[in-house]
Amino acid sequence: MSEIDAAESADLVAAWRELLARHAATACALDRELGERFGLGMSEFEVLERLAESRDEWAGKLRVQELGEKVHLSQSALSRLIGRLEKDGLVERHMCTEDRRGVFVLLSEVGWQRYQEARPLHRAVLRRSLMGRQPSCG
Amino acid sequence: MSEIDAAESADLVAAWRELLARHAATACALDRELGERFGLGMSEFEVLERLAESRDEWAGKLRVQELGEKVHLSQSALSRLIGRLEKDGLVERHMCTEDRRGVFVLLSEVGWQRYQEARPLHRAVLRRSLMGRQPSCG
DNA sequence: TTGCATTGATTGCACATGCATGTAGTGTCA
DNA sequence: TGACACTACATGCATGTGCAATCAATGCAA
Repeated sequence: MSEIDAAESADLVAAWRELLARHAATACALDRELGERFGLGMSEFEVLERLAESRDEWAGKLRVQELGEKVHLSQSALSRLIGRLEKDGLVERHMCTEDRRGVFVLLSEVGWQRYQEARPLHRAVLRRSLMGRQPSCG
Repeated sequence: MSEIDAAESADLVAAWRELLARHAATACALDRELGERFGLGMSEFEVLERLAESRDEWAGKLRVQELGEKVHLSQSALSRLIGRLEKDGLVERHMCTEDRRGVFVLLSEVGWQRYQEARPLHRAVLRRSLMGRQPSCG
């Protein structure tokens, strides 16, 4: 391994550790704070947000598959996450009549309100955690 | 919410999604590839690497607490991870005689070799995943 | 010395995740 | 029409995780 490769490796590792630290700190803070105050995990919020963003164009309705492309979860994890949101009344599942294998996930009114309540905290955590130097967690 | 705040929020969210995507892609690739070829998860490798880095100064021996400061895992997760590494013969646990609450984790010869074997793949994954645009995963 | 708060690490438990599989629906080709 | 490959989503299962409780050791103060 040449010195140049070694230096490049060291840079890569440093960048990766930086990314890991920011991710851990932010994800942990989001999970804790959104969980405490709104009963939402980081990924639950993410799904609500994607649905909320589709509100104008698609009436807050997305197929599970479309959500899967946006959120970094396995298909099974996403399915169960939607189940939890559904149980809490934040979203509804609807059959997709064009393709009856598909399932629409629809943001409920309660879900929309919960999202709007939680959003300022979410942004505050991002601001605090992504801008400043990382606090530790977990 | 003023327009400036809205723009700042949008930037934050964009940065956070970018970070999430890079993290997911890289972590997933590391887990899969290190797992397939060396039976190591991402965090297992990280712990081996921290121990390996302490080899010159501390003979590859760190206290659990010191590891905990470097790796983004809860105390319990780290304890069990060390348990797995120990079961596989990659590290050894030793009582810390100065403070008998503490535990030293010592990189074994097998662990050192495994680390050296796995490192090139680890670096290759980082290079591929951190430099290029993110592939999707999970 | 005794008593008590604190620290370091492990363990019980609940839960979220991913992989593999199952099930139902779609599309294609003969 | 029937067989077959493929897609969308859900579920069984094993595993890794964090929180809270636990246990042992330390340090400090009375």
